[in-house]
Amino acid sequence: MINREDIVAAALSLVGPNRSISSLSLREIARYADIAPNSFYRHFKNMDEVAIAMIELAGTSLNRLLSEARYRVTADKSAVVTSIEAFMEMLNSEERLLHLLLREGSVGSESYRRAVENFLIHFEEELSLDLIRLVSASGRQIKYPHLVSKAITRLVFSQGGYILGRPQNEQPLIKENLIKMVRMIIVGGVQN
Amino acid sequence: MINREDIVAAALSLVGPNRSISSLSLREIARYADIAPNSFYRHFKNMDEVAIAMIELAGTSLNRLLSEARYRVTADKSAVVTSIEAFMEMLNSEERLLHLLLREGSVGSESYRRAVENFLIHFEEELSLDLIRLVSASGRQIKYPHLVSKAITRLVFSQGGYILGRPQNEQPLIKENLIKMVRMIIVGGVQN
DNA sequence: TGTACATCAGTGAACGCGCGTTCACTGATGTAC
DNA sequence: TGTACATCAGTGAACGCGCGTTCACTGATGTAC
Repeated sequence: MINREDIVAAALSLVGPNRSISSLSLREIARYADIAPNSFYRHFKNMDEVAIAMIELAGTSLNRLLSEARYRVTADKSAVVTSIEAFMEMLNSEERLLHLLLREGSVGSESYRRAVENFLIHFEEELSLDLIRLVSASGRQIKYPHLVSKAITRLVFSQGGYILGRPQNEQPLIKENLIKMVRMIIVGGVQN
Repeated sequence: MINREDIVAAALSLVGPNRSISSLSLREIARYADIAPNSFYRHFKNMDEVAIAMIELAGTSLNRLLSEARYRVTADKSAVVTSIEAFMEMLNSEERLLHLLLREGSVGSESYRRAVENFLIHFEEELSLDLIRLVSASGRQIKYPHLVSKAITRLVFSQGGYILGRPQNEQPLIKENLIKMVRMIIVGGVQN
């Protein structure tokens, strides 16, 4: 007996750096989930519902991973470096989930795009709080925390989308540059 | 008598904020270009070739528009504001072309993605030169111009992808925020 | 100037295929009395 | 404890459709001699 999650899992197994959500067919997912094509309708109204369920699963998983990563930030290494390292690790281990959020967030149906946007906004809010804490700990102020956070988020996610599916040996350079860019944004956003 | 450009133009008419390149079919394009489906093969090997031709057309057009916009930058208004205003105008008038570069640049075939990436890199190089000029005119220095340029480009293009297809009344706020974010990056990138 | 040939953009007809969706049906599990 | 009924996840078979691609053919234009 199969449930919604199994179908979402099957769909997730089919996407990847070279396979986009929009190219998945209902029959293909059914085949992979080992059910008859028409059984699909017992669980979802259409493909769009699956796509949204996939995004929600990806969002939840990543939020969990990110909040774990947050605990790693300690005094002996900069918060920026630690966070970006955690992000790069995730890129390699959770390729499929990240693919959905980083690459396909701007194509597809209205409701699909909204689901991705919601995740990003939630992420930005968390980051914004982190930034306020981080900066005020050093006795300074941050004028538009939500904009600093937005700039960082969009930049990092855009670069993340680029990295996915690129050879591993390009990663150190990209990482280094990403760290520099994020620092620029923070420096520029902090009033001295 | 129809040529490659006509087919590309037909394909371009079919894409838009709610219609992605990957969902176009050969027959659909042929229908729109008013040729028989098999005539398509007289001009292109497959759909991927059309997609790449579309990107190249979009890239060329936008480069032209951008270099025109560059002339508008004068002393009576900040270069950042002028450029972003030009970009927002383009978003509204060249929706289809921008859709290709802003939204679909990270999905699709390897070669398609490379074509988009090439455009972005070219854009970043131009912007980098502008930045050096702009900053050195005020007697300061910019440490990593190509990184400042990359951060700005990716951020602006990511926001551009979001704006496409959003109602016009949201644009003023997004524009304002975008200007603030770009300034942060520049401030952060410039050594005092 | 005429003739023969090559090239090229186009065509209609046909192919096999995978697709989303509908139909009527099954058999297991839960629920009411 | 039994009986009747409802619900639910599943099925095989069939549908019509649009798709990419191939075939053999046409007729116009260019080229060689």
